[in-house]
Amino acid sequence: MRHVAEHASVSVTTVSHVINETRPVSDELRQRVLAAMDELGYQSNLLARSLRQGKTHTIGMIIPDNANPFFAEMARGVEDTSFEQGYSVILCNSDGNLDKELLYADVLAEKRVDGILFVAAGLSTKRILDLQARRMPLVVVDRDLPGAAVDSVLTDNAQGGWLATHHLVELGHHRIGCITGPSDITPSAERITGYRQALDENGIPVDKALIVRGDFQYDSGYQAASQLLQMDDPPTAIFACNDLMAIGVMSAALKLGLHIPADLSVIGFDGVRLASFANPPLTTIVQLKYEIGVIATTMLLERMHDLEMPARRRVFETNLLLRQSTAPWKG
Amino acid sequence: MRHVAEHASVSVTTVSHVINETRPVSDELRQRVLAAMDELGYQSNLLARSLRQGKTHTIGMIIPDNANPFFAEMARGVEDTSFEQGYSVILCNSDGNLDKELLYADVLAEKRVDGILFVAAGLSTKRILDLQARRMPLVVVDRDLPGAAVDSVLTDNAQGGWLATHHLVELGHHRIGCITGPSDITPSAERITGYRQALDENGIPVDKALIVRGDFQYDSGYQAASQLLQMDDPPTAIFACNDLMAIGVMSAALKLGLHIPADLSVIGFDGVRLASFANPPLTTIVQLKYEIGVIATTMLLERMHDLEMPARRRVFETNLLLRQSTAPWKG
DNA sequence: ATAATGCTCGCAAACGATTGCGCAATCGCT
DNA sequence: AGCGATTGCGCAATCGTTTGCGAGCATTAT
Repeated sequence: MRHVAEHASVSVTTVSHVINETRPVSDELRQRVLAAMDELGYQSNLLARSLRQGKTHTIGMIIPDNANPFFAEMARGVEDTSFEQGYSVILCNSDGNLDKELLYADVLAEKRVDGILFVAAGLSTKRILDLQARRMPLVVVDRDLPGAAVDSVLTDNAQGGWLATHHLVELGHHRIGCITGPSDITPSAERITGYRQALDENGIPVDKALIVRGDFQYDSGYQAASQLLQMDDPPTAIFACNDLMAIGVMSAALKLGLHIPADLSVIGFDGVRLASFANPPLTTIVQLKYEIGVIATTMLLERMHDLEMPARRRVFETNLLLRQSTAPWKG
Repeated sequence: MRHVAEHASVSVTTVSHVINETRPVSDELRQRVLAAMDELGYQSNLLARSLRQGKTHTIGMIIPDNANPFFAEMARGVEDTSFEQGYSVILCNSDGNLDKELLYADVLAEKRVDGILFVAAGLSTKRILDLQARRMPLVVVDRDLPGAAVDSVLTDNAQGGWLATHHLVELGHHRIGCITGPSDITPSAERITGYRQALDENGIPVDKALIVRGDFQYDSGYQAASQLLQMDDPPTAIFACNDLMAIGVMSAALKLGLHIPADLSVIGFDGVRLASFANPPLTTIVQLKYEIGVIATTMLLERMHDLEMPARRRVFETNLLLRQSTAPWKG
């Protein structure tokens, strides 16, 4: 910038003002400056600007795993809306590891990002308060932090669990298996709540033997289904708490010679693309992943403009996406 | 930092030196400084440091779409190794849009990232040279830029195409269909080259009617396969240039009442997880996506240390991953 | 003719770190 | 005791911007 100034025989002040259009500059000088700028191939140094203005136009996104299609799509929503609003996003994969989350959060804070998006983070309420004390704008996605006044966007997992189960009940199923995630993670627990509630409403007793724990991975769905289907009185339908496990269920059923949906109805959760390629295409409960990313980012940007605003909470309803893995029960 | 200095009654110089351990400091002062630091909850300002040192410890990654599982996995490799080496990565989705790529590249340069990773970018050689002229460390992934002396890491697509085709030939297939990507994208073209070569080597004439263009999406695989399978003399095996299209092929075959692999062998390309969940699990040519990300990042870091080094080029061989969608031809 | 107003621009102090240079005290040696 | 080497620290410049303040000049109003 100094070079540009000299080359155009003006002060750096003037150069700055023509760049930012932050105060009127006579046409002549403006021309000289612009000419000098592209003659020298000038590139502004956003570091310096950020240092001065206290704004980096960058946000941090801490996410368990960007290669997981569920988070990948959310991330895409985040990146797209950040881009539109002139922000860059720093990608951080935490693998659900608390230490890594904290480390990332510290680095991001030191890099002076304008805000942080925590996706499905395992962080403690205390740590959140810490960051808030440092006046860092925050939004947490897909995790409910009771007791922390922090912006959050979540999906109504209980409603989703209810929806899935209700659908199966309506089809005439009475023995409905359920494959959960690691129980301490809230989304999974809430989905089970919805499952139980739907059964209750229809006067169907919940049989604990029909609820088995998975870990959200394909294999665990396969294992759990194998176990369920070889019971004396096996379920006629299975609700898997995510699509990947649901696909595992389908494989297990296939292996046992069962036809889907004739012999077994299967429903998943999330609505990842993968599910539509299953055979038969998987009926599932869809979450608006991309939109969640968009909304979360929007909330974060708003929070950055006004730190004092009361915390907001946005919860998304889920929808039933009817495909071909569920059918009426012939019994 | 000034506050810390005052609070410990030392100079900022000393504070800086205890933080960075960049010159000996007496134990007493060190203690005072450390105490002051955590008493005040000091956080260093990496912006200022970067400005001074000309290093941001941040790299930019420009990628077509982080929600595409193929790129997502590469991105994960990039992020992991960056993290290990103490770098952050700024995520940029270009959608293959040249303007977006250029815009991102400019922003990254202005934010003074220490290097840029271009993944499957459509950028011109000229533009690359531009950036190099500004002494920006660069690595391009998955695109061959003839004539530019730039570090690159690619996969041997011709070898992969050959491998796929050769496998089918060995199984006794003579009429082998091929579904390509948009032809202007180099990876696709090279895979066809491998396909032709394998046929040539085995004295099988290439029938142009058996080569149909897709766009790397599921639907185009479905369409193309429908077309191929309804020919008078349909292929007995199909090589799809990526897994998504291969899965489309399988759906089309299913719809026509064909059994895979008994009536039709199908092979894909990429080796995305999705492929293993297909029914039957898809035989495919796997690219080491994660490793590509790792290597590319490593090369970039090395390039950052030595800008003058001659450009390097790393090409990965592909491997045949045998699953259950291909079988010997009974004819 | 003078004062008031408005334009256009530059000076210099920030922002928060790093770092070359120099000063004072101590140490070791003869 | 004298003198060089060593050690431990601070001063102030620097990185590349933004921005409050004021200077100079022309225009207009009184």
